[in-house]
Amino acid sequence: MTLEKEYLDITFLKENGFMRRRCVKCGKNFWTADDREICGDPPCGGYTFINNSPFKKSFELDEMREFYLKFFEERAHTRIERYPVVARWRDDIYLTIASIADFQPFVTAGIAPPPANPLTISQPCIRLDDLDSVGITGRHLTLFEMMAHHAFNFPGKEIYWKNETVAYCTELLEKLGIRKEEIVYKEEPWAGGGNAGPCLEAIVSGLELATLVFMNLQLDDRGDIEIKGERYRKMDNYIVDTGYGLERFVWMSKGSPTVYDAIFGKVLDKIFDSSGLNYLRGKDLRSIVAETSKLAGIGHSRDKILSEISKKFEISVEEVKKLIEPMAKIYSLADHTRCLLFMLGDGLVPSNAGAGYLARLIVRRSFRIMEELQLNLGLYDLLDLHKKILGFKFEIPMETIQEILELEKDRFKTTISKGLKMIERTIEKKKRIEKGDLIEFYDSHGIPAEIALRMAEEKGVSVEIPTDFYSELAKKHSKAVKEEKREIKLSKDYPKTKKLYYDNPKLFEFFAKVIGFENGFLILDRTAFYPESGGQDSDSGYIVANGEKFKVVSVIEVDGIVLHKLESPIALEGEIKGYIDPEKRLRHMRHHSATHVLLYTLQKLYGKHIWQAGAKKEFEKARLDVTHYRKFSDEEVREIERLANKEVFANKPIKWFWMDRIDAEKKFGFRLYQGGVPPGKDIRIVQVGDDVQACGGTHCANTGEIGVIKILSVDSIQDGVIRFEFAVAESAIEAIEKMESLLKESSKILRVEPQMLPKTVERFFEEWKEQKKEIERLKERMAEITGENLLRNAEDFNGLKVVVEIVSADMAELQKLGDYLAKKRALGCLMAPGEGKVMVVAFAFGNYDAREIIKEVGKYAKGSGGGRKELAQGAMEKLLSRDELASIIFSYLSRKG
RNA sequence: GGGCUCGUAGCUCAGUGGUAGAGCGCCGCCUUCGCGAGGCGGAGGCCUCGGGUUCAAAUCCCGACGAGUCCA
Repeated sequence: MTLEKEYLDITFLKENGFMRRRCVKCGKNFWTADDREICGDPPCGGYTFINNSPFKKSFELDEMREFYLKFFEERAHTRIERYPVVARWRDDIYLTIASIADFQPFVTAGIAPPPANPLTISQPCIRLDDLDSVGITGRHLTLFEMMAHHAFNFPGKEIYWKNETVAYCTELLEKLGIRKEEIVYKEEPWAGGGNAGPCLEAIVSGLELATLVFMNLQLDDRGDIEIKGERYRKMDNYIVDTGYGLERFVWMSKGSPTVYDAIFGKVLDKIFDSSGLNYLRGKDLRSIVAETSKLAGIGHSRDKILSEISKKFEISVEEVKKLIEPMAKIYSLADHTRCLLFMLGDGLVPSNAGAGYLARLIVRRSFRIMEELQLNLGLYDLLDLHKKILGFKFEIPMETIQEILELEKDRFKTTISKGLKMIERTIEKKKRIEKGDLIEFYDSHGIPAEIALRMAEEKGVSVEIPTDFYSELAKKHSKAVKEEKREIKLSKDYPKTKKLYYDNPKLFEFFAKVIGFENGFLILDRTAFYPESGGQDSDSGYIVANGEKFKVVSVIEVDGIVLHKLESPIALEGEIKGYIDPEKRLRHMRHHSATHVLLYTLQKLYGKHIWQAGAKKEFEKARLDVTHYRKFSDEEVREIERLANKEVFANKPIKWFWMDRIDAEKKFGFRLYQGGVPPGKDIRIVQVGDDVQACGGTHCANTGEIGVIKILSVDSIQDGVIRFEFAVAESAIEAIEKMESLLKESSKILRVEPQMLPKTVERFFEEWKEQKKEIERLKERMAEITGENLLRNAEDFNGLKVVVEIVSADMAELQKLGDYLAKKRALGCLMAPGEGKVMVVAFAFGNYDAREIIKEVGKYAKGSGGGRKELAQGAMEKLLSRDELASIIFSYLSRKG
């Protein structure tokens, strides 16, 4: 089955003179009220709006946004505030990529109700997929606002569907001055994020202004509809998912050469002013840029665009490049800085891994462009300017953003200067740079090929970036295959387990009924056993059935059903009584509440960019990973510890309650989801003092029960993520005792008071180093003395001094001895019995080779060795006598001649 | 989350199995009225840590810790 007929019941189109046509160029279906034969969507048509806007008037961003939202408000939609560009409520994407992403997965799946229905929103979205096209094509942006209206329809309760959606779109465009004959609705099946459905693209003057998606399918292997190679089936609910490109509307309303000229006016002014490139804003160049946008809009390659421009304006390709490339850089910078403002403003912390890397990527690209343009202003200045123009509010204060950018700049500088040195060394060593070097410079050391190139040229080494550079790079990264998580599948449907610990976390005994037994897991109708979740370890304890005791070793949860793993799996039946290990549970509870306190303290001290990046609560200690842009000093850690404990000593109440998801989000914001997003319409809220989070864990009744928080260690686990390990109450005492005994043990060994340890250890270390050197000197001296003696007893072989002896010495002494004898132009071999083996050193001079001598001795004494010509060392199994050794060497010498 | 690179003197780094090195910096002497430069000499190393292979490991293998970087 296909989606073909899904478009036929849109009666609005037919009633308003739209007819379905098949594009003679691309063969796709589209609807038009005109008599055109081609769809007009690139590559079937080009932009016709540049310097020729079909709009009645021109709009700025805020005017257009307001116009749109008001239009839908007047048509019974509720206006919703934008969501952050960092998609904290999603675990499958880092950034908000579309307005519908705000409502996935729970609203679209029908689990949670939408915040309003129908609704309208202008959602800033970030897409980095086409990063390389930004600035060049005239239309690509890393951040754009997706204006949208959404309607969530459920069986028996329809808000509106296809007809109304197309009618709204048509009316909106007409209100802006666009005649309906100018609108093309192109059919294009849409799929993404596990959903799919028919879709109409609204195209005006060759530019796609809006996408109207009718989401009514979901991924299903057994589904009967195939789209882009995947199978889907119909959903019960169906959703109107529209996306109107705010920036494109403004662009078209102005008819400017590029979208950047339309929306970044003042920022571009500033960049031009400080780059000395103002001449690029002349009339001639503007028409060249406009032509570039048009050509890029049709989908031409970069080379093709350059040659076309060169032909049309009668200037060389080189000349075209010289004009267009700096323009592209300026446009990109204007775009990147706006994207950064949203990323950092919404609390993303730059990092070398994870979501933060996306911020660093944009930061570094921006720095590079600024360097290439030789701008005399800071990155922060541009972000600040964007902020003033936009008038948006951000969670993170500009001072923090400025600090982050300063740190990033330092880091970038270090990376580049280290890289340059490395390139210099490579050139010095190899006198050239190969493809493999370029790849390693970039992939392992962050030096872009262009910079390596420039550097090499300065050194007089010519290098070319191989054409397959980026594909080679991609190859290196393409092998990772993800392992599927093994999930426990239950054979039957069970009712969700009633969780007794939610109401009373100090319930340690309970009665329940056995309702199933699978794979060694016992399933009950209700339980007080806490399953491992939210970073809190599971409970243990035992279950008594028919007077027999069964140990519970671990507890997990699958789809709301709690599974109890028994030590000796036996299928129990009937009524049972459960006993929770109270010690373990209490420790988990205290660690969990303390985690909330610590996180709250950090946010209070440092700001909203501090976000939980992971947590674990165990028996002995707890762990909290948070995002922060620099390391904490020892003093800061002490301050954090002090303040966190203040919260403990204040003995503030801890409360938990259930709340409607949407209401909770409205009241507390997304910072609720520090520990992840729980499913369901209602979510459990835990309030620890002034901290509020969505949390399913067990908690103390008040902060006082935490007792005391002792921070054990603070490490950076990656750039931008700091890990705190801490212990609480009795586990804190244990941790302190442990440290104390380490101190006591150490001071006992050194026989000093613990407070004298640092001084004493330092003294010992210094003395140890001194003595090591002294021993070295003495061994040297001893070798000389022993060597002199041995020389006196040397045998003579045709005028050669031959020294053979069994001595007592270690390897280092033997070597020094051998070295001395070789220098004195003696030849021979020394043996010294050691632990389990016999150490041997051979020495020679002139044309004789010590390595040959030691091999020769090895034949008789069972061993091997090697080294330099003058000195060889090795080990043997057998200790020979002095005479045996001498005869081996003599016979070797006579063979040598 | 995955890949790659790197941990050696205070700093920047050589050293790919056989006696731990260079440049800069530091200290002393010579030279100078003094400084700088230059010359001569010297101090300064748990070669990140823990295992393994080997007669022998800074060097090869495994692991931990730390730093950097790219990709998703």
